[in-house]
Amino acid sequence: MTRKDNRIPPSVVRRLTRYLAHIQTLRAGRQEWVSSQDLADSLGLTSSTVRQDLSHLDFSGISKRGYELEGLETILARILGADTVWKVVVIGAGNLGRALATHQDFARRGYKICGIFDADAGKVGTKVASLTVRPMNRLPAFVSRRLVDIGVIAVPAAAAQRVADLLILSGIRGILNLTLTHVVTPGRVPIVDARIVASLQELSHAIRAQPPTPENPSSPSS
Amino acid sequence: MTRKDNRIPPSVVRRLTRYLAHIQTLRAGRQEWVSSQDLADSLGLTSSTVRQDLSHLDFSGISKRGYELEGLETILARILGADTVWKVVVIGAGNLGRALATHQDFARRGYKICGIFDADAGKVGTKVASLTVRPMNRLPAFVSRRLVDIGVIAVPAAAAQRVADLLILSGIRGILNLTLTHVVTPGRVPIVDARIVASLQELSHAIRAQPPTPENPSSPSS
DNA sequence: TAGATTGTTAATCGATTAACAATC
DNA sequence: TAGATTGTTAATCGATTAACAATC
Repeated sequence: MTRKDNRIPPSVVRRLTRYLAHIQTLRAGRQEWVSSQDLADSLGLTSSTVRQDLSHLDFSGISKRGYELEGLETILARILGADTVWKVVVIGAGNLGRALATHQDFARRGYKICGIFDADAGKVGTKVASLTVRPMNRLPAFVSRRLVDIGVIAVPAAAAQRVADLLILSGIRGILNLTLTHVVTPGRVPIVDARIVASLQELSHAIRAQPPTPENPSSPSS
Repeated sequence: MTRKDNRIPPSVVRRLTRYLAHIQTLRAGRQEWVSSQDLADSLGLTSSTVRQDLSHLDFSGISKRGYELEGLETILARILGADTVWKVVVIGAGNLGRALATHQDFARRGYKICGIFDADAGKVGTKVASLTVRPMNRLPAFVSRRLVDIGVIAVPAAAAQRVADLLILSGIRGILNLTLTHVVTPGRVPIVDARIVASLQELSHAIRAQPPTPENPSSPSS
């Protein structure tokens, strides 16, 4: 019996993305079934957590065999939106914005970058892969006419909130914020932060918190 | 009285990065003090959480005035390693790797990219900003001789574990993993995942989970 | 069949919030 | 002084883990 309960806790959703990635790797190796224990071992979790997580899905495992990978991938893909193509615009044609617009991984995973915008007149008109950088004042019409789903904010931190407001006004459905600033949105427009600098700071903290060893002095060599 | 307890829970560390970023913004605007309530409002938290978090620091606020920003920034910077320069190598000279190596934000925040490596002979020798792409077989000596602190993995997912193993063998102190694969490290080498595709999937899920409205159909237009 | 593995309930653990005395 | 705001304790909430009957 499976809970069809629609609301999945964020902590679980975050792990579902990891299950999906791992299952795709397993399937690429022609594996057809996996147990909660194997999944847990591969991802550094407990089998209890895995079974608890998967019980949120409308999908059952089978005693003694585990979970059938093809079915599990299908349902995870559906839940995480990996079963359709999402239209994405990138705001900011700096290094990060250009990298995202070019990075193959996104297109391959169903995130189709269909426009890139920048406030800098010097950048407008330049090419990024097959896209031409558009001016900011074209953003609202572009988003609403093409029914763009997701906006990625890759501008300097100081401009992040302004860009978010404009995206929301244009009818965007969700925002990925790559700046390290906190951005406020009305509840109906979800926002996820992917703050790489913050990740580096977490890492720096973890390095410092390591019990220092003779060959591992506790501050960076600079 | 402040707990000088050395171990700060990861959930708190993650918020500390946000406090630091916000405090830097406030200070840039010449503000000198902030209350837990104001901080909470700006970051979408409760004042209780803020006070609880800051109690892990060796730093006290003052009744009726709040927290003195200069002192708070200093101590947060120390805890998050933002008070020194960290030496970073980027593995993978694809779009993402090149963007990171070029992105000004990292250098500005104390993460100095001092080398970029790639397994592809066609990329070796090409320039990325002021750096020359080096071959993988030079990685171990480079890391150990220059006492590089952090390795950033920006290679295809299939190669991620192999690169991590090599970095660890070379004596790296921490790893930032940008692939969506899970990478295993021995406990002494901390690893942080900054999985951008996973963030997009979280976002896609959140968009779908939105209560659908007439003008907001529940699947992406494709 | 016997043994492995699920799904689920109950127990534990950790994180967040509420409340309030202390204090500037 | 009176009022605002801290630091901390206790209460609540949520997430993880343990345990085990059901079952293939």
